[in-house]
Amino acid sequence: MTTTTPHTRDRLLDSAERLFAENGVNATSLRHITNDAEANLASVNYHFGSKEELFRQVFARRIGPINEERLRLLDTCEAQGRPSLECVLEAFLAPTLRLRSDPEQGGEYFMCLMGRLFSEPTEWKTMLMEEFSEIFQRFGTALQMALPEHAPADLTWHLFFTIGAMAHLMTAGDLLKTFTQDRCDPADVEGTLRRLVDFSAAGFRGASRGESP
Amino acid sequence: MTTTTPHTRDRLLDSAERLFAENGVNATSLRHITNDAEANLASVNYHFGSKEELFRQVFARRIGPINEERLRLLDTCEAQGRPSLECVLEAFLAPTLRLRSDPEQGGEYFMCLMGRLFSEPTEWKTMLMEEFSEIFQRFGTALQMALPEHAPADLTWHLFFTIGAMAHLMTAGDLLKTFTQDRCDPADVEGTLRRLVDFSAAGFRGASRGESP
DNA sequence: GTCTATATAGCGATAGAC
DNA sequence: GTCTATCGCTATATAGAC
Repeated sequence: MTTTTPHTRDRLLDSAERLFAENGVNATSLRHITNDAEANLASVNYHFGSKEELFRQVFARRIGPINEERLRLLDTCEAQGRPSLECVLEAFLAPTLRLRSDPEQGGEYFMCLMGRLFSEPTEWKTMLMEEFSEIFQRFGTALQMALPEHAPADLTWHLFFTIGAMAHLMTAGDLLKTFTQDRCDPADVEGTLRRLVDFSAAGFRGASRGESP
Repeated sequence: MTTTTPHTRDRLLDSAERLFAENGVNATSLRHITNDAEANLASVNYHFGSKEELFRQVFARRIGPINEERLRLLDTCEAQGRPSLECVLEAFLAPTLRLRSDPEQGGEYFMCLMGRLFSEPTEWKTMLMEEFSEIFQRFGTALQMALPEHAPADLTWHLFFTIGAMAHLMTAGDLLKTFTQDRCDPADVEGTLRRLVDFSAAGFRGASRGESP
């Protein structure tokens, strides 16, 4: 299969992904997108029907493969008996943090966009949660296997804190780099991943209250 | 001093704060705000000159007292020699998390609004950072006193992760409650605070690499 | 200080020619 | 599938009466 110039539909998705990430969904007009994609204003409605449907498809084409990768990595953790906490956390965190160095999958643009959905007030947050529910189910079980004596509620709280740290890296990592004058740089993806896995694992292990749910 | 009906200017600030938090800054029009405040559309421009200046003042009237409270609590930690890690973390986290039960200071509306600024793409993020730079300076020093053998870069990374978890609580705490069918409820402010302090403290202590910066 | 009315611009969406 | 032209609406901001 030879590579040709992407069709209008794909150029629209790429431009929308980048502009939504850089400026926000509401702040990005269809005119910005079609100008950037060198397409006609009417092409968005022809290909997607509405701005909302365009956004849904920007999101949908990336999130599936990311969550499949999460489950694949989790399967690897569980292949040899009880999974280690670090392995489970890495399986959860790596597929999104590694987006930063994977332009083929939307790179930092999609990463930033996804991170911001957690704090959006609108219906977009619901979209994210629908895609996440199976993931939470599976990782909740895996965490319980890795830390069998911890209370389920503790695991939920700690996973929530971990997701917060992950989302902050996804949306505000550039701020950390600027603020520390490059001494802390999230562009070192594997180093950042290990730091977050180690921090969270210590938090999970050290902060449990051991109470029943 | 007796309490009277708030003046238009204050009603505008209150309505803007709530609507900005609930629906986002860009998505909230001056018409929404003036309708909610039972004021005239032109009153925003009379009192503030522009929507941007209105937002700046919504933010400015709350952030000062919050950061003063942070420094006051930090002074208490440091009053008797080397501060404990937990005390420093609580001094940083408590003033924002406690907003949830303090309607006098904007309550969950302002809390949610502030949390979202971390992931906003625009100039608003810069505003937040300007207010934060003294805070980071002071808490960075305090953390180094609490954990003298830890590398400064480690402390920076770990504070960044902690801020991410805090921001996630501020913006998506309702999601945790819904998703767990009320088993985890951020409305229990002091319980939530202790959980986050314990989790972060364990992360700080357990995840340090002990390298030089 | 508060009102009505409006200026000016940008928005999403669509009709209809090609 | 892609284009031009435009509809109908909403936005921020302002002018000027009261």
